[in-house]
Amino acid sequence: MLTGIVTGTVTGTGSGNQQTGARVPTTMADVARHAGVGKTTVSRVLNGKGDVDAGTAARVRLVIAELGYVPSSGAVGLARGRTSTVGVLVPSLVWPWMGDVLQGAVDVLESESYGLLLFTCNRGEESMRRFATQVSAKSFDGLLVIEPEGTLDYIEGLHAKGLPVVMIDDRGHRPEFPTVATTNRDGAQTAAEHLLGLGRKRPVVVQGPRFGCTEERLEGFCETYAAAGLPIGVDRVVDGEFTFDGGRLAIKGLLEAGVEFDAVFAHNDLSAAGVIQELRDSGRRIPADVAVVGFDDIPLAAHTEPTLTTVRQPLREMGAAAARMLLSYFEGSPVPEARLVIPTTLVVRGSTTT
Amino acid sequence: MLTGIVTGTVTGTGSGNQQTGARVPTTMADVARHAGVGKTTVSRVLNGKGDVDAGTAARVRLVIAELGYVPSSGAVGLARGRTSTVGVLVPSLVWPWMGDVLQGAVDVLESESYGLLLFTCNRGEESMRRFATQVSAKSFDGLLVIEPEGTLDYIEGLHAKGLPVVMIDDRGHRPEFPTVATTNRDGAQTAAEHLLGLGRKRPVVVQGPRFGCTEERLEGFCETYAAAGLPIGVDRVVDGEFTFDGGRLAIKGLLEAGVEFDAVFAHNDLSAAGVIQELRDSGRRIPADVAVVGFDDIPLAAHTEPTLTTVRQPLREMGAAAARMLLSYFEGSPVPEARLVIPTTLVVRGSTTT
DNA sequence: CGCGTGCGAGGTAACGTTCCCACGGTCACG
DNA sequence: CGTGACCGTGGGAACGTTACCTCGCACGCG
Repeated sequence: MLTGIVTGTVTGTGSGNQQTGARVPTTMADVARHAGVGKTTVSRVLNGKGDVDAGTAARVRLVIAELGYVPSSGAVGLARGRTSTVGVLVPSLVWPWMGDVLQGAVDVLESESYGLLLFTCNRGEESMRRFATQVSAKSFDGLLVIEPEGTLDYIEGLHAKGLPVVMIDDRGHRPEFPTVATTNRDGAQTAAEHLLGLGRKRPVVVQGPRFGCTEERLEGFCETYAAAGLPIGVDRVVDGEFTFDGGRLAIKGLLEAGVEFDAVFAHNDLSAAGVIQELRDSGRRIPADVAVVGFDDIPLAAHTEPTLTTVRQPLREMGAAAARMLLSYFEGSPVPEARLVIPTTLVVRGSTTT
Repeated sequence: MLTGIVTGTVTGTGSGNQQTGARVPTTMADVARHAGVGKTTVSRVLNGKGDVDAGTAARVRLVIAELGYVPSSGAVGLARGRTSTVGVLVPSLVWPWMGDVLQGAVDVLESESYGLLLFTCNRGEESMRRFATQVSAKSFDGLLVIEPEGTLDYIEGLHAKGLPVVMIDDRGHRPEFPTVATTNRDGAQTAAEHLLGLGRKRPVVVQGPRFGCTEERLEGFCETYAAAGLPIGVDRVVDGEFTFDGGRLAIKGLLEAGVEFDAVFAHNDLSAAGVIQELRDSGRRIPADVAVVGFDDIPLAAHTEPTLTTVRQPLREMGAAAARMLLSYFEGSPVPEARLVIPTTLVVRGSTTT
């Protein structure tokens, strides 16, 4: 009882705490000594493996509690060969929907006692190099990747080398490793059906950058209209760059070109908000003259004027599902489904109905 | 050269890679053997400590490069006693401004080769218990805390026990450990001066929950008006709960109570957006009849109708500054400033001027 | 010529776990 | 009564680093 114990329980009920400034953490050896057993037994009690006498186990547990002992994660990781930590690689944290995905993932990971090591690759080469170092340093057991802009090749290499990887929202179908995606095509189809049901026969599409998901959204939307006998000409598909101003300029261009339309399907909410803004500035009434549907359902969608009908992406669920896939991956299960698709839902608001 | 090397450089130029499925990582011993030196020398080359012959060092570096060797972070952490990782504890990731703060922190941490371990405490007791375990497990060297709702006492305990802690945006001044904050009082004062300059003499305030920052904003605003000979009565301060609907209801209540006003200062942008919505629904023109000023400058602020004049919080800078403080803390510098304040700036938009 | 000094470098003990193996003891069975 | 199985347990070797101590050697100085 001479060493000052500093690690305590959350409520601070541990009795072994000393007020010494220096941190002298309790080790397994301390526990073993106090309990009068070998460290192997302590380890067994902690991990529930092997047969330990009930009485001995109880005594050890008591000592652990009163010393406030917690195994050093570093040492455990070293000895066990895995870290109980997963890496998450994101392009940027400031995107409006990133927090949701992350929250979904962190919910699952924390409930399974996994840590979450966060990496960004927004500074290109430089940040990827740092990241590469970390992965080689084996500081995490698996990787969650969210929309890796141009780093997919490298990630694929990692996966080929044996690192468990799960990707969220791949922009260009890569079946090489497990993926969680959403129903881009079906979501767009739902949007089209909604607009068709409202009698809108002359839609335009404000699309995003030509990645996989945008392609799917475009196809789903156009095919549905085509199936209804209303094919959409290429002149009615314009680029909104996924930004507010992009959406705005896209509509401005259409108006100036004299294109007539009674509905707009924007590939994300931000550009949809720009669309709404430009339409209103030009004197169009929404939804009376033009109905607008977005994609994503970011918080902004509920606060535009009028509020935005949009295809909701189950972001948080996607993050959670990806985390679960990764964890089950660890347990040796050979990837139940290579591609998990979580359905979108249409959220109807004021931009299409009154 | 018998062991299959799997860890490679980012560009995959390493020559030692084998396609074996099993991961047999390169260790320092491998490097030492290939270079014909002891592992101590390899360690010295890696860390640049001690005197190593230039030729030997070059040879070792060459072997490291061609083997694609990267030290195991776990082992380094164990041996060195620190993990080169900082923990970040946030209440929730879905708050609109959380991503910005996090991005600021991650920018600094990654550039200093620190990892970032993310924790949330949104499930109260349960998540705090998990978090407590992690901190006791010494899985990180220091902690960044963002607005700990009710967990401040516990955090304070950790700090008292020697864990370096830096807090961001404390809601109730606690000078016990370093803090990064923003100029809530000055920001509110700027807002007041702006409105006074526009000739608005009868403002109301839609405040947030009664935390430190809200108090400051209220004081800064009211004092400025009082100093101009226009004291604000308590009946002109209502609660907006920091939410869209809260702001909306707050204004609704004022209108129904017959309170007359020509300006609104909302304590965050979300409630300001609700204020705008309700004012427009009630037929008021903004800013002609009522000018509105928010606080935060979240992305939404640029897209309300009209766009929202607001007090911009330097979120990303705050995250970055907090990370820098924590790192300098590690280097032994005894906390240069216990409280770093980063100034807000007023962003003037359409809700106050045309 | 002898001895101290300093540089370069290696051996080895930590760091705090887990895991394999071995070792006493008790019990059932032949 | 002897022997194998089995249960509970402990010792020690990993795991891959860092850090302390030591040691050989060449050199300069007295």
